[in-house]
Amino acid sequence: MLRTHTCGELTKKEAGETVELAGWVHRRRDHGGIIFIDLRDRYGLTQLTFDPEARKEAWQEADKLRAEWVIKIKGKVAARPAGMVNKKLKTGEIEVECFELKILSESKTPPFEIDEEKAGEANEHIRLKYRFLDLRRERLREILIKRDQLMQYVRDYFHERDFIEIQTPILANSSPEGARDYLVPSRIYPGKFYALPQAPQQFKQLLMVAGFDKYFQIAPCFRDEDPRADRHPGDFYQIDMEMSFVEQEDVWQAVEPLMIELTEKFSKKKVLSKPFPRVTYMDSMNKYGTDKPDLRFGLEIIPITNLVKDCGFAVFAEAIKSGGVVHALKVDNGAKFSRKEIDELTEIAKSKGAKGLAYIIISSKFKVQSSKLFELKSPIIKFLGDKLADKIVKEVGGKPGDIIFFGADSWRIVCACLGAARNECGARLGLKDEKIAAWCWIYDYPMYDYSELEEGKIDFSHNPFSMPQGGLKALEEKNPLDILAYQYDIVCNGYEVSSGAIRNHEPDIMYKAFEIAGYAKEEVDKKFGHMVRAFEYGAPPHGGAAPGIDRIMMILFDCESIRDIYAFPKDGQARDVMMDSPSEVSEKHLKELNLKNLNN
RNA sequence: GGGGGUGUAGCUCAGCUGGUUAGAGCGUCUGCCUGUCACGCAGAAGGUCGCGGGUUCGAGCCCCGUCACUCCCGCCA
Repeated sequence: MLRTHTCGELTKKEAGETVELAGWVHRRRDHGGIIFIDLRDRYGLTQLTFDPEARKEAWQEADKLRAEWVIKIKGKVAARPAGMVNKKLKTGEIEVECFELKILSESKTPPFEIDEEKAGEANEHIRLKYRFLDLRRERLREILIKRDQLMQYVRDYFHERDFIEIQTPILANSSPEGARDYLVPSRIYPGKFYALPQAPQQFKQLLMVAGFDKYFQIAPCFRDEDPRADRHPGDFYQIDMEMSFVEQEDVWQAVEPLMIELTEKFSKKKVLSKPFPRVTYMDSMNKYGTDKPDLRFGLEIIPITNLVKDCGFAVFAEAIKSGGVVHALKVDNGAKFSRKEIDELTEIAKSKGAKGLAYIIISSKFKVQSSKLFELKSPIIKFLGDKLADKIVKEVGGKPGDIIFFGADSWRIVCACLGAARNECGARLGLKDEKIAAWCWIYDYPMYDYSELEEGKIDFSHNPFSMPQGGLKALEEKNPLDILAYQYDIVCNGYEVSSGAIRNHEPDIMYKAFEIAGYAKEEVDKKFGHMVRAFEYGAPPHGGAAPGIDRIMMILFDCESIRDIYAFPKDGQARDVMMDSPSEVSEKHLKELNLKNLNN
């Protein structure tokens, strides 16, 4: 061993001992005589001193040191003189008086400073290119250490409850989850491809059929979609779990305590409500405009379609006449938004498909002479009329100082644009309390929805393997759009953390469910034959969930980017700028894989 | 696939209405300094203003093109 201790462990107790340390030169403070070196390793910082009078040779060597050089020293632990204890350091009550110094490795001047504040400022591209340097930072190092602890906690949690972790294949088949697959060409079977699994969904269900009634896995998932701040491109990890002989409630009881414990053990956030609030999909869409609501704040959306259906404002009337709705978003204390802010909110609504964002400001000053309670300011009052405007204010519970936004369009667009506006208002009004984790369940998802690609076509709204509520009977008798699925999500602070479902384990119901979505029996057999076949041999009722462990950590550790919680993340364009991947491969390689013609 | 923003020293950024030799902080290097801990002090080096073209007496600044970086939407649980 090149060291007797780490840089994070020496205290007054070791004073007088001779120790050996090794690590990186974090900082050098040369006083002409005495030289101070902050030596850094994974465990912390220890101050070294080199005294020219005590040890000339070591001091001369120390004079050469520069940032990020790797050294090994031998010295004596000394309690720091009174008044010179550094309370910011774990090892701040001691220093090591060095009498030997060996330079193990020199370093070029780093492209950015390995310093919490300064490295954080540097351009992310250059930090990703030198990720091995950025990881020397305390913050990123701590995240990786916490990540390890959190994963261990998850494993212990499930093991204590009789779950077993089973690894499923990485080379699998193209799956119906909806995202684009990563394909891997087969060398042995020209023209055929493996796909990297978007989730171990099918494997875990087959494990249920095999009798492993409680399964979990911290599973890599692969989806070829464009990155976002909260979506890592390529690979990400789920706490994939599945149970047999359970109903929806049982899965919830198995997962909810884990989310609470992780929050309380790994963050300083307070779980807003225990047990988690349960919100149906429809309620969530109507009240929050999204199925991943941020419940740290209220600002609920209120439907006013009936109130305004015969009004003189053409935008409202027309929207309703063509089958749409009008919803209102009352924002407490929103009257203080500037014209510019309202314009920005309008732009956000427009990006979600709205044509505009009508509003009424309830001025905080009373109109003394008038019979009316408040003064309303709005470009649309002249169309609505004072009476109706007052009625709307009353309906949504508006008070002086509030602003009311309106969405008038198809239900879907109204939800999307007011949901986005709600979210932005919450942020602007400082309602997103970082100390709170507002977890909730969203459930009763519709089984089907209109396809977004093909007019009038019906498609699965979620994962096709969910059990429809009401079973075969519902599929046969109900309007498909009215059928709900045993499908649920876990949401925290506006992020979707998990989806899950009670699965469809009956072949008859599966064929029927697929038939409604336009799949012929032959097609189902071809794509999901292995699933149907398995279910024909005694399938237990089963269900599960798959919380995204990366998202959870991002929320709990307050990371702005999901990249922060990976050791070696891809960048915003799905590249690894350090390894320069993806990259070209040799002609020979392509030939072997029968992909040669693609290179022409 | 679409939209916005940015590009000036190793890093972060300033640079006014187009006007002489393009600046600051940090870092780097040199010298001084024995108690600092983001040490201090003095000095120095470091620039194809992303690239190409245009307008102009004159372009870091204006125009066109292009490339790169970045965020958002579409897409995606």
